[in-house]
Amino acid sequence: MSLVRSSTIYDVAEHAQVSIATVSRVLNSPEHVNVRTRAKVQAAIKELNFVPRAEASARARKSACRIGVLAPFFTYPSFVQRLRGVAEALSDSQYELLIYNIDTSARRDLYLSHLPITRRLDGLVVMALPFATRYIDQLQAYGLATVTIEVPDSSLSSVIIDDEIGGQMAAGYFIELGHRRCGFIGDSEVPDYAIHTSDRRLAGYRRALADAGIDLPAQYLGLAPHGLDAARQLALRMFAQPHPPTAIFSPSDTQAIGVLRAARELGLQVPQDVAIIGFDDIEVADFIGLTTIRQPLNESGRVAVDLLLARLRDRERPPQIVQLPLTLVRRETA
Amino acid sequence: MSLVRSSTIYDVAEHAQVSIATVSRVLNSPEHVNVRTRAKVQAAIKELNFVPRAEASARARKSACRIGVLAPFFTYPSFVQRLRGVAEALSDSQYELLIYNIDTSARRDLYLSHLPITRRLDGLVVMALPFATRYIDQLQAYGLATVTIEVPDSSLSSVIIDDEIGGQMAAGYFIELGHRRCGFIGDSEVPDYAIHTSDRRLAGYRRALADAGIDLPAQYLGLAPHGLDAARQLALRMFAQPHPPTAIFSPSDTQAIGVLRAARELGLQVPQDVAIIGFDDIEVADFIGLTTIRQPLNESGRVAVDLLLARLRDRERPPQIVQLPLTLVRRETA
DNA sequence: ATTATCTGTGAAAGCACTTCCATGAAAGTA
DNA sequence: TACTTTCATGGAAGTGCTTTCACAGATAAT
Repeated sequence: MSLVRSSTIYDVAEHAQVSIATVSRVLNSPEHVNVRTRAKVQAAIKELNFVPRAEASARARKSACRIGVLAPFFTYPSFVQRLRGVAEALSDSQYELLIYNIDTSARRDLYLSHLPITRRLDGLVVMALPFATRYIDQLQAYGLATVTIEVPDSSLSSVIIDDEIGGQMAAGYFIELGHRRCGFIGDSEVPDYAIHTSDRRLAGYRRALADAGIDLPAQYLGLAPHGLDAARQLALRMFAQPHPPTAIFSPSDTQAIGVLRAARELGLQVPQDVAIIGFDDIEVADFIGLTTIRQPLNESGRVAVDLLLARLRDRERPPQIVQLPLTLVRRETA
Repeated sequence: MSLVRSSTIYDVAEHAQVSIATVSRVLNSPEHVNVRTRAKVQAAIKELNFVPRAEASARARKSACRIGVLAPFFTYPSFVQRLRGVAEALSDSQYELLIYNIDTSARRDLYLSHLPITRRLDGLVVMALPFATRYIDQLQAYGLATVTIEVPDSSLSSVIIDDEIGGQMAAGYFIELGHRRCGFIGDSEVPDYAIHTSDRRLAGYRRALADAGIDLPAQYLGLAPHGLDAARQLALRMFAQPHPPTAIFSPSDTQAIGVLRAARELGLQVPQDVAIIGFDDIEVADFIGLTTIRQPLNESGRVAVDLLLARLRDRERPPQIVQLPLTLVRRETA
């Protein structure tokens, strides 16, 4: 089968006996074209099966019609969920969706330094990646509209949650259930390209416990590299103590599931022997009945896109910080 | 902060006292440029912080430097896993990754009919979406290199698995474990934009059972719309029978998890009272210890990209069908 | 010394649109 | 009738790069 040369605006113009300017107008502002001319042009478009190259349009009107998303998608499952919100919010717009996956800080910096200059994007969503001020300056200097998720900055729009309050909610619920021996299993170190939410969630948790006169002793505090199995190992050791905690909060569902597995392996009844609360409410949490602090992941993506599109429509719009609510989702583990 | 006009190849050329052609050559084929000229140009590039607009390069060399992926990402979790393979395979190439999420057949057809014509892509990966022959013809007519996953077609390269064998493997394992009352809980109807793997997996399952002299009676066969909860409901009813099955195979992990929940709700011991096998081995399966027929999701994405890039390097390359192996992953549910 | 070959470079075409500006025709107003 | 305004349309610039072609100068072969 031979290759077909797709028709251009020139072909349509010739076929309809008008100039390319008129064809362009029929496409972009049909009300400015005489009804009869318009009909003629539309017939030609249909006959030649003409679809304007988005590339060329974008170039001529100096917009790329593209939104990029920068995130460590495959390191933490929650980012895929946010991406879903982004995709939904974008699905009825003209914008295409580009994925820039981050797996090292070098790659993050490469993208951040090149994307604004190469002008391939109209807007950028950066998820949970802390980055140097000079990149923020550069983004602004080159006029690349940017919204961050989880990383507030006064000169950029952001979608955030209050991690400390999340920790407080977990503590509050444990206290309400009558627990006095409350533990925490979280992150010791975070990849250098990601942010440290675990610490903030721990801080809120610890403070709310303290306010209720409950201490969080060192033997109830387990920190390990992020991941299900590391959390499981920590939990196994923590449960082996003479007076193990009766409740454990983890700053991610992944880790909470690790704790849950440890409990099951030791024959502990959940939530009778030990209550477990996670954080995020990723899809799996519902599958396995995990009680968790839900953050609206889907919605964070959607809101980020809304902020971005609003900014794109009005470049003068001031940056805006949107804080999304957390909710305790009670399922079977606490 | 005022907007910065990023420097172009013209600025560099002027700064280095050469023509833009020479700057372009320094960028693309430095060995064809005199050493001293090259040094001069490279100094200018550095000084002006010049980064070529990928857009313009792509246009001039008539390639978009972009790979698109078409899939119902958020309908089935397995597609995100495949996407991961795609992203990994692409991460060291020059290509950018575009996501086209499908949620209706109308959208699928819109993308399929426009993408080849608008020339925004060099290559396309289509995941598990059946589509009309005329779209295949069009893809080829307009020269958009395409690889499909799960949808073999003699004129396109594809990555596939053998669904029937997957069903046979599940049956074989149940037989080996001594089960005689084997059930199946799968899909009654599939979104009109997706393919019907459930039926093929059932066919293989049924045949392997038959070969062992085991019947699959109607009361052991449950079909419902795809989803965890629909599967759970079916399972609840199936377990309520006088002689319920002692083993259930589901053609997706999501459904198997629904079955598992039903079993737990009824106080059935898994795998003692009932054994459960899923299909796919999505991430959750490991979390909850689900025994499943694993298909290499990650790898399917990677192989698809490899096929695509090979095709892009050599347009004459004949289509190729790669079949990926299935493996039984024994965990705790069977 | 003369011709052939090679090397390095610049000029210019091509890409496929949008949009500003100019122009002519038609309609409206004094 | 003469002038102004509105409408419809075409011409042409602008976009930032790659690549082909041609040419000048240097080197090698005869």
